Amino acid sequence: MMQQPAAGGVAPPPSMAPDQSQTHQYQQQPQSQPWMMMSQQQQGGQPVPPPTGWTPQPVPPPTQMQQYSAGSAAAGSGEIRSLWIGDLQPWMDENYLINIFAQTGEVVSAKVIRNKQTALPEGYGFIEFVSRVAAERVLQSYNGVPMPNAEQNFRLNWASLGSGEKRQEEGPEYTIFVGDLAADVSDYMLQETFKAVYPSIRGAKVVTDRTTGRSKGYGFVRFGDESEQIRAMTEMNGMYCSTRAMRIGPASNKKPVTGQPYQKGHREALILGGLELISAEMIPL
DNA sequence: GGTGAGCGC
Repeated sequence: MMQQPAAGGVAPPPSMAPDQSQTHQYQQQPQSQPWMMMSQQQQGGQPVPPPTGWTPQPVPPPTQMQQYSAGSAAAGSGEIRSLWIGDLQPWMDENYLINIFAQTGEVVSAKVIRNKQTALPEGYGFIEFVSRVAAERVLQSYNGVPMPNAEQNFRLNWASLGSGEKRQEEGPEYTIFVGDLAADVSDYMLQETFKAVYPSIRGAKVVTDRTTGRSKGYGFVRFGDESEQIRAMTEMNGMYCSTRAMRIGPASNKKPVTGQPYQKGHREALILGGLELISAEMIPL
């Protein structure tokens, strides 16, 4: 559309931080490996004021990119080049996102979704890259690692819903619930804990409080193989992840057994003549 | 202690 985030420019610091703002030291994003921890002191158990000192580092000048609109799926090729990003704090704007990924040299645009009436951020956004491979690289390297200036991890995924091609693996998924997680356990850590033993692992997610970014102490691990799910429930129960023994149980399925997420729209067109017995929303896309 | 998840405002 029209957004033109000051590329390489300076993000106007959100000047709403009350008093503790000057104690924040400026920090930059990870240079090489994103999972270098950047601990930041803030936090007394309530909503943290936005850090005033997000310093956009000198980024490579916007080349030819950045004037495209953050469209959905790629125009010509049809390939998905955008990532969905969730768990955004209100102060994490387009500049913040752009500056993080600018170092890849492959980011096209970033967009934070805001409420139409209140103009408040909805907590998620989209980042478009020059190619699907570029997006995939970012997805692999950034997902689940700490975000700059925040005590939470990147939550990234393919921007796929409604765009046809979703990164659907193959077939159903089998999920377990993992409780008693230590506070420092990340998605990545959780996944790595299982990966060595259960090759069919599809992913792991630590549930966080979106307002604080902190772990709620439990999460989920998904497998492609049901037998591995079953095994994991007994074999991994009581095993340590970080500093604490995990407690594992069955997960109530968020998704249908097919592994397909619920869709917004129904597929009326799929109802063939005489088959109205089947409700449209029961048909997996 | 507990069962995520949010897709273009």
